[in-house]
Amino acid sequence: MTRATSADGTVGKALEVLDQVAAFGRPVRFSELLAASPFPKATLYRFVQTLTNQGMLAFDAERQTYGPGLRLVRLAHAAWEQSSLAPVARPMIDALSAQLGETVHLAQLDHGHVLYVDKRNAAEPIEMFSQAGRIGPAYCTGVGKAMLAHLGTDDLQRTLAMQSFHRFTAKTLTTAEALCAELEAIRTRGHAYDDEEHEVGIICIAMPILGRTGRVLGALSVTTSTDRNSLGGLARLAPDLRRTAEAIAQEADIWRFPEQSRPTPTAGAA
Amino acid sequence: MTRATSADGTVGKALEVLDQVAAFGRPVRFSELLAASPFPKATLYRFVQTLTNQGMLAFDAERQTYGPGLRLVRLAHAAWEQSSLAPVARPMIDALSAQLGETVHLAQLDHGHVLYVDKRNAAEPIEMFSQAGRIGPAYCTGVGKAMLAHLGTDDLQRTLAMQSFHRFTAKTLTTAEALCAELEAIRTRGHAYDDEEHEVGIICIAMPILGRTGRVLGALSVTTSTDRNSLGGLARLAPDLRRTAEAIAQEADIWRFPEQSRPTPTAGAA
DNA sequence: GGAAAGAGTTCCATTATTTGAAACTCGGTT
DNA sequence: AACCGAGTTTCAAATAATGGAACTCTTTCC
Repeated sequence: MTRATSADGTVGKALEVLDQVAAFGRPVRFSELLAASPFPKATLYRFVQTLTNQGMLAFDAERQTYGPGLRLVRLAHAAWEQSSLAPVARPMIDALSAQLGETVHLAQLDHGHVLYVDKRNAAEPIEMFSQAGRIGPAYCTGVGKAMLAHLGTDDLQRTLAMQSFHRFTAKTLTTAEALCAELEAIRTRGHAYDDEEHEVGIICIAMPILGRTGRVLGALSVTTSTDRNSLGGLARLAPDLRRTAEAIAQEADIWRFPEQSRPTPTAGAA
Repeated sequence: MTRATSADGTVGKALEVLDQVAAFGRPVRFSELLAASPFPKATLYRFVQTLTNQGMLAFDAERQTYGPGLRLVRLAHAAWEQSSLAPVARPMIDALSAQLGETVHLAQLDHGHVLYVDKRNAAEPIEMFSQAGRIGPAYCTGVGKAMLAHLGTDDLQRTLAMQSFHRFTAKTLTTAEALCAELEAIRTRGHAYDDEEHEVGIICIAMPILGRTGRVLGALSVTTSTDRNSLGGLARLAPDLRRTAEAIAQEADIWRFPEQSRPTPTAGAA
């Protein structure tokens, strides 16, 4: 199907290699990569060389291993600032977190997965990339379901096809049918819950962030544990969450049109 | 010269385009990109298509503009965790920041520039990609000079060639000669200062982080303002900084060898 | 209303790049 | 001394990239 695999020629293949290295999650030898790769030895070798050359991979000479390169960090900085909701939403997320004293997540959809782009943890002091850039499943997280619920039919179909439906807990929804019923309920209710579907003892309430035209921009959530709170307790936060989500959406709309088309600049000077 | 430009074939060219988009720092139209690009229209068009397809660029349909894509954030998360000093240095940076109550930076060299990989701001609560991933000049920052001072001759020559030597303040060193003399002093002294060379009123003390073999791993710095402190005052922090830098270097060495080569696994079971 | 300009997109023969099987190197075994 | 595995290089064939030019819209201008 519409797999973005080798449809994109050499560049697509090279990026596939990059993903593989990142997916290992640890320094990886060329031979390990080769074993996991669809490419023949010489081809893979050239890709790895090129990517290392370019700083997209980092080669550890002592250990003879590869890892994702620091050039990615530089590029991601730009991506996070320009293409994510995080800079726009920052003040609202700050305020919400301060007000509620609970952990707040901001997430967007990326290739069928939940991509966390920001986080506020009321208690702990600081977290950095360890949170932003992290990915999670869409079908069993509050933010994921909140976003799926407001996707168009085509997008939804494509995204559902990317879900693994792995059972994390007894409460995980493990079929597209069950999930779709839940999404219907979420649409009606206006917000989503995660009732220990991803991790036992962890619950959350999540609100979609929708653009003017109803397009899904992202979602935000307040997470807590069953020790400290219940779904019923979280439900009371819905109005605050909704207000915050709407404020973010509005701000995002404003940000998207900074450059008004000047009407008829009659005489054009330098 | 050893420019990693089109030596890397199609993949290198595509990544060049990616850099360009990121460098704009704002949503950019195809035609703007074209004007700034060495590639002919059809070629650039194909690159942009491919990269967008791959999630390395994000296309804003409403505004008809491109920006760096969220896939980069996902990849950078892995890069930051696996290939930067940040995870290893985190506890030491936390401790130093708490102890001194001042802003602490952790940086590494990337393609001749200072790449900040972590930061602790004693006062403000949290910063994310907004700091990690940021780049700065090497020739006029404390961390930059600390790292340059311990580079091998070849690496140093190559890195010097990448400096712009732009004059930011009256105190900026604007020639390779002046910088080299300073680097000599830094080697002798063991640490570097930034005496308002990058920004008026901002000073810092920086310590290189060196591996066992003397290789430059990164640098860390304590930054303050001339209002609150002086170079003389910062000098007193040198021992603390050195201790922290050495602790990080040691930890990094340990981390680099988790996988001992098992000697002679005689019988190989599954 | 229609010509003209501009931005974005597609075409396609030419050309340069990628491809990958095989051969080679190098360190360490047996 | 032969062997082995990991990494590296080679080179002719196959494939994908290239870019000038033509095309389609939309917008602007008279």
